[in-house]
Amino acid sequence: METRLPLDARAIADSAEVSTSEGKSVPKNLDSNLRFGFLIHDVSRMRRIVVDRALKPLGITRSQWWVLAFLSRRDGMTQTALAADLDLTKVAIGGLVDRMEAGGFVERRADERDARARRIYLTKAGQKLVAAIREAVDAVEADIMSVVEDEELEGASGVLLKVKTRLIELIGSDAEGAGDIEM
Amino acid sequence: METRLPLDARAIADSAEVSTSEGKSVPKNLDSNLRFGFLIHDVSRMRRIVVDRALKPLGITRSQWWVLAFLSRRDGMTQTALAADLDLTKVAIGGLVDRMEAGGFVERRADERDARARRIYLTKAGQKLVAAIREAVDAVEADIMSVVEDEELEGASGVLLKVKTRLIELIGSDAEGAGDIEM
DNA sequence: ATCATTTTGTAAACAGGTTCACAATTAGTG
DNA sequence: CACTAATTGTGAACCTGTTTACAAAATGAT
Repeated sequence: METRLPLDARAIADSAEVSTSEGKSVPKNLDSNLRFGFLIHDVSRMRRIVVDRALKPLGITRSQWWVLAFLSRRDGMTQTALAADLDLTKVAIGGLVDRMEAGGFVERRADERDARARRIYLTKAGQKLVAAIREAVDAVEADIMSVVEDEELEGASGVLLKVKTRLIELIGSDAEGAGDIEM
Repeated sequence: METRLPLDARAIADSAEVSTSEGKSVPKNLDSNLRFGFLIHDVSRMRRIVVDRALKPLGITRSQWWVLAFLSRRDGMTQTALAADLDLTKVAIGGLVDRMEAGGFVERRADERDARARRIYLTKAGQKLVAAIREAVDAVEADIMSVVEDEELEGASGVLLKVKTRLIELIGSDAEGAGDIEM
């Protein structure tokens, strides 16, 4: 029956030992670093799975939902603007919009002033979807987080923010432009 | 010049307000829930970017590195076993192994006893790669985590583990089998 | 032994990403 | 004005993953 049902967490947790199993002289907290890395990875992936499942009955994918969410705040964005906000390439947005247009959620209209640009608008169907999706996603979100107290949440968020800041430094470092990042 | 350079964090952080901007009666900590969700999402994605970049000069991708890592612990796994451990479908592993075989990192050999199975073995080249990759990845890992104290790391890990546990419940719940998950 | 079931891997068609290369259209500079 | 720059979107080729459907081989129960 192919019961894949993602996660046998054990398999992944085990693999944390992989990198340290031969007594190389690595920082002594590498182990927990890796555990933390796996946790991040797992939680992120599982969140995606759960949200995807909540979205499926609504006939839309997570990526498409993001586009809808941004358009619902600011209808008529250009594809380039969407790409920047969603942190995807223009090509990715192009394909995404292709499929969403085929699905009838959005439509492309030529910009009047700029003949290069094509602005993306929610259709009636798209507008109607947004509210429903938003509710479903919020509910899932709240459920997931119901197991942690607000205090611990703050603490963990602080740690994640530190890590994120370091990651931004790392990513921004050897990349010529470097003016792009802003918290 | 297309300075995409992933992350304008602001854009994503902003979008946290999207879901709550119309005064629906949602739990009052939904906001921080969403912030946390975004943080997880961002950190996970950025970690991927950074690790990918460390791996690129070594001529291998992150997914392929995972396969190598598992094989280095247990050479000659079947594709099905790899799929289970890596939490991917057999099909995904099939394609992955195709490309890695083409790249000369691994080779398929028929199982002697089971004519269906094809076991995957590291080639010499693959074996040689593993050590180098491991070092590179460990270094990046250590760098990323260098900004947090061990104590906070423990705290954050605890929170993530709670969340992960809840996610496993959610995923396992409406999925007939349900016997699959184990921490 | 046979026959149904499970297991192993593949193929095809799709969604979602990437990079690189490109045409068209602005926009800026002389 | 003319020419170069930058910007907007696409196309092609690729990697990674999914689901669905399937052939082949192994297992198990009768």
